[in-house]
Amino acid sequence: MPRQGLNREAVVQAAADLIEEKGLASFSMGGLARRLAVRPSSLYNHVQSMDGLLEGVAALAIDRLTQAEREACEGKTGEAALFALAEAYRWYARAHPELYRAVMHVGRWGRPELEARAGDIVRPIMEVLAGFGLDETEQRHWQRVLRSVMHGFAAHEQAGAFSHFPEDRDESYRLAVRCVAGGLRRAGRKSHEDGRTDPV
Amino acid sequence: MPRQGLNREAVVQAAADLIEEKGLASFSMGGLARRLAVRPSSLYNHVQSMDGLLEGVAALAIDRLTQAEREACEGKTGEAALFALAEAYRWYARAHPELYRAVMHVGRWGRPELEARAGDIVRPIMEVLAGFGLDETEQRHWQRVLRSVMHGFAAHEQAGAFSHFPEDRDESYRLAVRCVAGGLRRAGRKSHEDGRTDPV
DNA sequence: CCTTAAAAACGAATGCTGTTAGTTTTACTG
DNA sequence: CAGTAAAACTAACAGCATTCGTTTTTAAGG
Repeated sequence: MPRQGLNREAVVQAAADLIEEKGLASFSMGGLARRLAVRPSSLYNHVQSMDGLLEGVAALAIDRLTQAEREACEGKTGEAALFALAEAYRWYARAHPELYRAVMHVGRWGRPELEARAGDIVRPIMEVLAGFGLDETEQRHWQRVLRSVMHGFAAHEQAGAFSHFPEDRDESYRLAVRCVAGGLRRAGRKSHEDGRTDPV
Repeated sequence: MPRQGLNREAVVQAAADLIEEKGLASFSMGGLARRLAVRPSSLYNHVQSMDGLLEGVAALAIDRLTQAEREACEGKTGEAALFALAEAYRWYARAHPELYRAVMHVGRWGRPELEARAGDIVRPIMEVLAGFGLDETEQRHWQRVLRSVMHGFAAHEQAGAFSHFPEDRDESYRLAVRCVAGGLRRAGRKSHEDGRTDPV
């Protein structure tokens, strides 16, 4: 029984690969152990439990998703940045459906590791929204709106729930993002007017 | 072993109750059998498999959700109907989180029973959107937008993903629905103008 | 180079899980 | 009352996550 040179990072990485290949639903410690040429019990030297492992996978997926978002927005501002962010989000969810599924699958209530990543999820979005001239509170509300639209669309699309009608889904998504962009533009104008202390 | 008078409907109903109580994640055939005072294998006289059972639970949950939507919209049109629908949707997702979870959990690809319910989900939404003066294609796109917003918000809220900031979630939701309402209003106006064959 | 101790793999076992097959009991129909 | 179909049963299987105690391997210190 030669050592496999495993550590937590390698196990999480292998789990992510396996999930991406075979799907989150059929993931098991036994299957992962088989792939790593190790007995299932050996995995517990590197990981506290299956839930803990999936937590790590979710964190990894969040990292990649947010990086894709940041790269897409690089050098852009305003609506261009908004559309780039939204496109990157949907692209990731479609390119890595099972990994994206893992992100939303693990509840965030009281999991320290994921609680920390919450900031990573929010940050690129808040940076994009910063270009619309809203105050902090409004930005936080709109951040929720945008995340709702992006995840809601991705989830429905993945579940096959948008196949009832033949209309092009790309166009539906653009329409949704345009809708948010319009709302943001108007909110920004309004916020700017209200901010004037001495209107002409 | 006296007969329990079980049938598919009773089993599905009991499964829904159990899921609502203990959560979808911890649901099991053994647990359901225990509640029904029956051996696990006996359930297979009424249900093809656990997946088939969960499919039935999802169908049941869809029925209740759409009924809540219809009741909320009764007698309303336009934006009033839109807000009522959106409120009813979120209310149901919060009042029956585990049942709502079951709806989105089962993939819809090639499941006849749920494919049939897809129409039930879409219908009340399309009726509400009918009041905005869009053509059929636009209505189908906006239906996807609205469903994305509603589910995306419900899913994030349920996962605890909107707790990062203290801002009131009710207000975020109203903002999101207002955003869709504004988009719909403008799309309706535009559609009406385009429809004129002889503009003044 | 040898010793020591920690880390990592292991085998075995526990109590779950969904599901199938074959058998027995129940309830209805002629 | 006899026969039949449905519904319950028992037993079994393979797989699951996880824990315990043991054995092996590696790395560090003297």
